[in-house]
Amino acid sequence: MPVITLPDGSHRSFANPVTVHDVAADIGAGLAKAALAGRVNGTLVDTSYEIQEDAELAIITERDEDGVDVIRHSTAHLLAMAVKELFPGAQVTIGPVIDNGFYYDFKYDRPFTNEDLGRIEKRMEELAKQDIPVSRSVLSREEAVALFDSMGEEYKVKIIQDIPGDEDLSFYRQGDFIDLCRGPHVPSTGKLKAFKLTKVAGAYWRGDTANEQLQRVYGTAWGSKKELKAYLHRIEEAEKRDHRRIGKKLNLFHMQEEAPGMVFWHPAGWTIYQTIEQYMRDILRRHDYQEINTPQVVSRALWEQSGHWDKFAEGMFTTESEKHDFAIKPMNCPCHIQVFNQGLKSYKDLPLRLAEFGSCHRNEASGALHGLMRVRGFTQDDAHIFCEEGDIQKEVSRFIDLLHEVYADFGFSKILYKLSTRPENRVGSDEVWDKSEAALEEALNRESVEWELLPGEGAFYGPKIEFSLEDTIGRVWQCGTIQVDFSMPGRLGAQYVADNSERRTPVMLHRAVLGSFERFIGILIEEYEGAFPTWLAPTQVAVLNITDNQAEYCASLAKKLESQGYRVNADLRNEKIGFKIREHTINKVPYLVVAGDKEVDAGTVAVRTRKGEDLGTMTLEAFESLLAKDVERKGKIEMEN
RNA sequence: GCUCAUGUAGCUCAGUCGGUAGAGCACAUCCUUGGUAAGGAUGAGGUCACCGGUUCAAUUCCGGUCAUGAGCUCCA
Repeated sequence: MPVITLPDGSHRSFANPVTVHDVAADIGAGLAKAALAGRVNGTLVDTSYEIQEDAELAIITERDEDGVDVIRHSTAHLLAMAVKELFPGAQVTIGPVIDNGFYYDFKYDRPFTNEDLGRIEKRMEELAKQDIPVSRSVLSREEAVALFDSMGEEYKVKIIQDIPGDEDLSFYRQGDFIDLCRGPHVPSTGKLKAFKLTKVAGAYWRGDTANEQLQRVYGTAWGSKKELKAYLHRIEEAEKRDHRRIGKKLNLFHMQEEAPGMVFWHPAGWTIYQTIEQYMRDILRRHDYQEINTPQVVSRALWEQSGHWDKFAEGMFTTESEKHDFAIKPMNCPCHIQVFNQGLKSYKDLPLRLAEFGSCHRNEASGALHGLMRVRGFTQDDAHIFCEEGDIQKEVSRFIDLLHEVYADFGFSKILYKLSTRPENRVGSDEVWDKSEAALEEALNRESVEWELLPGEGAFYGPKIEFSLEDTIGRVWQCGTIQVDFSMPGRLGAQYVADNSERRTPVMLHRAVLGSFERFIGILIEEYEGAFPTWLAPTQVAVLNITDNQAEYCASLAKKLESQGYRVNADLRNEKIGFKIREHTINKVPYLVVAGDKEVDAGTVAVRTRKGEDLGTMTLEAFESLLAKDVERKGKIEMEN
């Protein structure tokens, strides 16, 4: 006599055990039709799951996040079914749900083409329309191995052999297709109405490059056609923001094959870069850092001492001079310790905060390179804080404050925090780890922010916090980090004299706010879609004359603004005003200042923004004060008064 | 680094089933002096990524290299 408690707190009693579907039908025919799965006492189950005893039950539909995941998972099965029909030689492997969709890896003797993709998708649509029932069954391990052996599915056999012995092996069958799967799945293929295959790519069996390559088919699936359409639209929007496209269009930078993974900054892009660097310099000064600069090419001996030569030799660019090996620095910390080591330090010198806009090079795998986001030559806004153990929490708190200030100035209001703690392989005593993990946690809690714990994800030399930004279209970028390091200062002989005149090894905190300038600017280009806030815009004001008559007036306006420190382009070309407006608007110049005979006579300017707003006619002084306010605001999100 | 795809004018892209190529925009010159998102005419511009092979002939077919893109792997 199960009593079912629904999410709204209401109860329903049944005389006999009931399935999730029965309960849904008892509530209403519409719900029965919409039911994709159920959550019984917190566990997701199929609609065919039979409830024997009193239980809490939620009916899962396409409106639940879990429901969409079930749809995605079932769509992956539908994909596998279609592939097995069209390409009987293909073997199935795994087909998990991912963000916004799913994929399925197949073993096949050739890569799938885009034409294949179209055929597969068409077949999937047909199979969905047939509304084939999906049924679950449980098999013993021996039966399962025998079944997949007989089907020639070697990978499934391997998967089964890896599942711990005490678990049930559940199988889902739809038509002739059967797959090993934990489930749950939709009750029939007709529930799958909004999906699209997006791409094919290679992937390795179990993600290991040593293993054979599989054919991975990616797809997206949603609860409704409308959501699918919205998703495809979002993808298009993201493509429009692509920093490589915009960088080319706005003439910010370029890359070329003679220097793969390295950036050629053009005047406009370098203006942005320099504005950010000078801004960061000012922030560092106000937060008691000292800027230094260290060599790019450093002897192998130092990298051996630091341990990098052993671990990352492949990733370093090396060079040779007079039979000595050198490496172009992949990071700044060993050099910063060299600066620390010059002259005997006292505890009174700590915390010592050494910052560098450090140019680093790493020989990233060619396939990993991606515009500004993943490069081989980059500059970090790097700093190392040398302090005593007891200072960690305070220094981390100070750093988080600095980081908040910077991110707010760029207009990022949503920040995600992750604390990574001790991994299995590590240096340092548990006592020291306890203390520093607690210090990081305390620092996060003092900020009253929500943070995520990643146990075991810390570096071998210490725990860390990672800071990620969420951009306007919901993508997350990890930028900032602060990492405790118990290892390197000792390895490289850093010491200070403590208050009891004992020599001690300082703790070092590695930290960065932006990460690399290259990547951060890439993120900004996409965030602003090329329309940089005025303080960063390469050209802040375009001054346009209507006819040659106003050329002199416009040139003098431009000169006045330039003398105030603004970046101005006087466009005195013999073109129609509409043409010039269009061009500067497309180039995302924040302010267009137009002067015709009327403005010359009145000594005023007509101001228009790149958004097409007409700010009217005003004196140059009025425009300057408007401009000053806008620059002052930086990228902060405008507050409505 | 691996798999697949791509590489044609400054940019975006057509095209050549093997006979050395075309558009739009941009650029140059001239005309036009026009009040808020494209005025007109004329012109210049390409070793078809690079290196080999097949062929009477290769930008086109084949092989290799490099770069780019997607994904995988990696990310101190």
